[in-house]
Amino acid sequence: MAEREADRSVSHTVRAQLALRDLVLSGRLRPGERISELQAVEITGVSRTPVRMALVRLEEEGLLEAIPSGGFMVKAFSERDILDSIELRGTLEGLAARFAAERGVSSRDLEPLKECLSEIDGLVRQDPISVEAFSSYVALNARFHALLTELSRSPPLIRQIDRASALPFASPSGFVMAQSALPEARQILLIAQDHHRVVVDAIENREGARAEAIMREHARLAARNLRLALRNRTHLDLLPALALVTAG
Amino acid sequence: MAEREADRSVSHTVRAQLALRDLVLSGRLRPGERISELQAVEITGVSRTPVRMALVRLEEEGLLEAIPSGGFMVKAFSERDILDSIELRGTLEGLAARFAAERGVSSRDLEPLKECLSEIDGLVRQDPISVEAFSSYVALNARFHALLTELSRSPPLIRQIDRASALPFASPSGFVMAQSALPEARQILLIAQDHHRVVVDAIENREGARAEAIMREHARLAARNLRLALRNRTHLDLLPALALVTAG
DNA sequence: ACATGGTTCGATGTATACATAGAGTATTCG
DNA sequence: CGAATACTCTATGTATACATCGAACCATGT
Repeated sequence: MAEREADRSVSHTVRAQLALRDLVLSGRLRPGERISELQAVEITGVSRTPVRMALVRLEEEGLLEAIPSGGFMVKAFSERDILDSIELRGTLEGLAARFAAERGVSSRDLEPLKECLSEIDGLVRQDPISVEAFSSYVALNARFHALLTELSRSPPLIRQIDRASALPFASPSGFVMAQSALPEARQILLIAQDHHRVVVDAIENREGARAEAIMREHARLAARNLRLALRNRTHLDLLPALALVTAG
Repeated sequence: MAEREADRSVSHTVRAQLALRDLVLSGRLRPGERISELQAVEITGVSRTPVRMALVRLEEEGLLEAIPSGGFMVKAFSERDILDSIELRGTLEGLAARFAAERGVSSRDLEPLKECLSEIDGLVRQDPISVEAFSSYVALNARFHALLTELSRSPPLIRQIDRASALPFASPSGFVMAQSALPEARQILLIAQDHHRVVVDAIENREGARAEAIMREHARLAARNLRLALRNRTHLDLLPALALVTAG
């Protein structure tokens, strides 16, 4: 009921987009599998027009691939694709950090960043870290990265970072939950948090090169997490989207 | 007539997209101006459905901006936006060059790059450089950059570079024609060609950091060209798209 | 004169009917 | 028995009719 009410507030297009994205990311569709409009109509309950819009938007998001003869299929990713997407995201965030450092930010702008840092500190203090704390970390980490990106004050760059982070693999918090089951979990989070602290310090002192370098390295933590998760396949259920990863 | 024939081979959606893009880039629409679907229908001659698709695609291209209440308007760019877009493109091409260098490329892969270099050499040898030569340079330069991007062998990165270069401002050859009227023109082209040569050399010798740095610096030539073009507004007619640039 | 309300117009969002192209299958001929 | 061709069926591409939301403008009341 409440769901129907909430649904009515957003357009059919958005509803279809969310439903189809969840469907793809749940791994219930195999990579390369065609997703027909009629099929999508049945799933989402809206007509072909908004379904079509949703499919186009999911293609630009990178989750679907256009079939030359028409229509869309679920995109397949190699491990290398994902590692490259992470390096790409790190490079863009590095550029954002450098812009912030070079252009200077007011202490007022840095305040929410530092608040984020403190809150994360509170989470990683516990040992071992609870599953709830991991969830909170994911949210706070996403917030930190979003705030950092904003500091660049560059709409074109912010736009590109958003697009690069749209794929759940490439997003800053993509593999945090997957690592929650690993023994090294807390260690990795402590290192990540140190990166956060260093980049704020670098921006504050207008050290552009340092800010850029640390964000690049920071993204490589996600790459390490990915490799750990793929080697240690016991907790893959935490990341159903990895079903889209093929041998490649 | 021949145009009608050619038009029939592509979908109405693509036709509308091309027509509307030209319209926006010609500067006949002011930044911030709403572009209604019915208006677009009259211009393109196709019905609302493909027009709608074309508008969505032009939004992702970055030429249009969605209006919260629905519909699209022509996007406005500040000079800073364009400079940032160029820096962004340079950063991504730098990453592609580094990937190519680190991962290694066969001499067979480098062959078309070197051929491109030779052809450009032939063009910049003349002094002064003819307008036709500038046109040829634009084509060859685009080809060189495309080949270089491909060398990264990273589909996610190639995809992002294509998207970042979609805006004519940010594209590698965006300001070449604008500089054709400047006295420094030949000098700039010689420097650009030296960059091309250096990046190929760096990739060949697997010098990742050098390849990355030179591509970043290479993009800054475009930034210099932009500043020259904006200061020296006499030949702005060569780049009608600059009408989209607002004071900002 | 200004603010507030209502009404009207026009815009986009949505659904659906129709055209068409392509893929798959069955049938026929060599 | 295999291959080629024709046919059918289903998919997307397109056009259009209808619903709905928002904005602008006018009128009215304070």
